[in-house]
Amino acid sequence: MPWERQFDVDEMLGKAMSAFWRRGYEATSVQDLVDETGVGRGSLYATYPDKHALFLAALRMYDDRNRRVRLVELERTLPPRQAIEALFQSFTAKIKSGSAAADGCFLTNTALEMAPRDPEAAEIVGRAQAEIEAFFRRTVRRGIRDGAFRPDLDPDAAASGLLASLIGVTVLIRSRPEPKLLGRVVREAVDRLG
Amino acid sequence: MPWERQFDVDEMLGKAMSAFWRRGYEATSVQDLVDETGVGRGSLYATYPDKHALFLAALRMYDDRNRRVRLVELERTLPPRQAIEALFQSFTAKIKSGSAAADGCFLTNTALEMAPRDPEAAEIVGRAQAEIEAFFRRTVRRGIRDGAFRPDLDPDAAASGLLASLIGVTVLIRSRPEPKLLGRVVREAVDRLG
DNA sequence: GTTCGATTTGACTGATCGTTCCAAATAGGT
DNA sequence: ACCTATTTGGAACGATCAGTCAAATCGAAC
Repeated sequence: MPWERQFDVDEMLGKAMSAFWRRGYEATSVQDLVDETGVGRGSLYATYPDKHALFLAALRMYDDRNRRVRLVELERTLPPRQAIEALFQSFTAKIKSGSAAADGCFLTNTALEMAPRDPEAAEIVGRAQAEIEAFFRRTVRRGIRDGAFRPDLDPDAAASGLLASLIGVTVLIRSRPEPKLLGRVVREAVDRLG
Repeated sequence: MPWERQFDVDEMLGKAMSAFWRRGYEATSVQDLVDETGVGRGSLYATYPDKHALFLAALRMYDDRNRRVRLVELERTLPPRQAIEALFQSFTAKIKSGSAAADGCFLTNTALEMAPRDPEAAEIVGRAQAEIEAFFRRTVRRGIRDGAFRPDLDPDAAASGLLASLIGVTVLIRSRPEPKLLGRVVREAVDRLG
């Protein structure tokens, strides 16, 4: 076997992920991907059969490297209230007043652009949302158990509500990146846990 | 003036609105618009200078015909709790179990796809979101005043929180159109008002 | 009934799309 | 140093993109 692959697949995929994350699927051309990854057309198509497969791989990478790892880490290291608050703040923290719109959440972006017409993307997004909801449910239960949250809280309802609020934050980040608004939303979401 | 315009501009714009609403800006080609509006290419370009201007006109039509009149009507005819609940349900009501993903909210869809790179779209979306927030704020105040809501509610925080929840609902509708989930989110949002 | 002129139509443009293909470049095994 | 399997980047493909335009169309005016 002479000559191994010259580029790191994960590194290339990470750059493709950033491109799709920022601009979405339709607005990102293969030429954009070539320019931004530094990997030639032929090599891209030798690694993934087409643009759509590359997109799904990038989405899976985001889901695995950002969403899943983040949830595991928060749940493992922080008490309930701080874990939930930190998840929200992981999106809002880097927004400065007057800064340009951030990229928000690749999964939320994909939920709107692709999910209705792409079953594979919808599956990844739907499962990720369900796992975030489950994270909220477990964490709310834990908070009730150790007295941090109101004892009359319904964990299922609270978890669904927090999921919707979190998604709302990831949309607002893109359309109205105002620290005061985002801070108010985060505080309200956490405060209603008691 | 010989020969008046053969098509109704509002009717054409309404069909264009549906197309952009369902598929977004990038995924809707001018050919799609010709096919779905029944209006020829030349006539489209005789009415609007380009695809982008047509998109903005469709977005403004949605904002004026759906969002604005809905808010006015709800605020005028319903008591606070019912007004807020009805706004949420105006999105979730038509979702049946197992039905295909709905179109959600054209403004939310645009917030993610266009706002970060289109100042004109961002302006329309941002103002609409601010007016929804103001509707929530006024309605929460009204509910506190006549005893329907908890008196210790902070109207600003509650309004921002409800906006985020509503946006979350319009995203979930597209990615996980499950009546039980959506119903839980709506109930949780309204219940936290007291 | 003929003329007038705004509107409609659909063929056409150059650019760009995703994808294919291939000749040149490369480096490990011999 | 020479193979040779593999990668590489860019040329080239047909399709489709947004946008243009001249010829056809039809109601109104005379």
